[in-house]
Amino acid sequence: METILIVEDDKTIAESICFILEKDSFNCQWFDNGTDALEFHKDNEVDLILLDVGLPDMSGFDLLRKVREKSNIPVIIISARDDESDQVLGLEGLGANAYVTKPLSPRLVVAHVRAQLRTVKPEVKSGDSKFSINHAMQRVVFLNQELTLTPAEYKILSHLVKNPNRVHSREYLMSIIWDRPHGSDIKTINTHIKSIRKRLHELDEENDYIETHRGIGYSLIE
Amino acid sequence: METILIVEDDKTIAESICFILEKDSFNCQWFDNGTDALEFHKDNEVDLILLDVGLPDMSGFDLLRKVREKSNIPVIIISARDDESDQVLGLEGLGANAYVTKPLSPRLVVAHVRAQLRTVKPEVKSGDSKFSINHAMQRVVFLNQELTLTPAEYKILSHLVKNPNRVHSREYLMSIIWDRPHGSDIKTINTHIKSIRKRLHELDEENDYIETHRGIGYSLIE
DNA sequence: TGTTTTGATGAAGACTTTATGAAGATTCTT
DNA sequence: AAGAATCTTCATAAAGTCTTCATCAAAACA
Repeated sequence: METILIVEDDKTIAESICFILEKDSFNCQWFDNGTDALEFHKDNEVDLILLDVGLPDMSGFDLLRKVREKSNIPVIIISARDDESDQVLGLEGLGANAYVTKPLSPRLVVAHVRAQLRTVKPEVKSGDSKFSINHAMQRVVFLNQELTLTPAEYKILSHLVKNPNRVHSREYLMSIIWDRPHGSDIKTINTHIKSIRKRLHELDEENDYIETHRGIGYSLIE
Repeated sequence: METILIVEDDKTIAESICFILEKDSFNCQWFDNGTDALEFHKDNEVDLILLDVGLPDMSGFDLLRKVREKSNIPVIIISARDDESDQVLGLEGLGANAYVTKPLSPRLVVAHVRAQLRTVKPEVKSGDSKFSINHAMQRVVFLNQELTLTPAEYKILSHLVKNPNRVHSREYLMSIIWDRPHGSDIKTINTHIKSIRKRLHELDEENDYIETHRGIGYSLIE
């Protein structure tokens, strides 16, 4: 499920956008200031940012600049001003992906969100990966064999398979296992990864498909 | 070079957009009707379409629908009408990627073009540097190879890559490695730079991409 | 030219992070 | 409630990384 980060200090606007996004089964995280939003972005996997440029604590453009130091995810700017030079600055100078002006309709915003995500994530290609997912059976298929996995293992591995070749932090992998916050030791992930590796090695001794990224987390390589 | 297909029956608008696009070294193909544009799209590699919805021979939405049967390239809709339901139809229903309304400034259109191409083709980095950053894998790419770096090395080198051709003091580079103040010897940086250089030399013996600035720090030269 | 300062280098050891195996705690099933 | 499966924690081992240090080389300076 995609996570949308919405940074908007007008509660009414934020709530109506979140409402539609969540109905469309997006995961929506709302912050009313840039500092908290940046903090969240640092530690979590975010797929798209909706950004109001008029924030209490920092300019939306500053926030965008900070985000761009770390990632290339789509950013849609929400602005009260229909000012052309602002738009050009946001789009070209700082690397925003779209620009909508207030007053805005939530439906239109969601349409922009979908439009952006469509271009960025056309993947999940049924390429020649050694992995695939049997959703119906809640199983991961590896080398044409269905793996017997525990629930936690399935959640982790299926997420890695859906998003291969990128690092997933332990924090994020933890959040996948639990629905709600859970004060467990982050090292739990190490143990789950260990048992996933063990199962994979039963079918392929040679290779290690899960790579450790010291200080960050793990990735699955194809 | 990217090819932009512009479908627009107003010659003045089309010409001014093409003028700026070509100055930005895009290849610009203009058609004043949908039929010819579709024909061209069928036989040529097009990277992006700028589409006016008010065409003489067919609705822009019909054209978009036909294009979408074959390809997922970014399409930016140009419309005289600032009608929300049109926008939602274009973005969500038919898979356009952005929507600009007339009167439009060519600069803004070009900004949208760049914004779209950036997400689709993130390789089109500014300039043809030998370095780039793979955010998803937290790796620096050098001469098309992914470097294996320790966390400290990644932090330093990725910062140098993001800010090339300028000197970074050791103090500053230290602050990048640690989250919180840490009373280490400033010469630690020398050792990290040494190992980064070593890794770069494994792929390119000839050149030294990191320059020492006596008494100050280091810089990466492109 | 000789002296001083600064950086490069290689290696050692301190330190940090991860892997591993096993035990305890929790949850689910029957 | 007992048993089985699973999840989490823990202690320790192993691996990897960071920092320091001693020494050498290069540049700046007088």
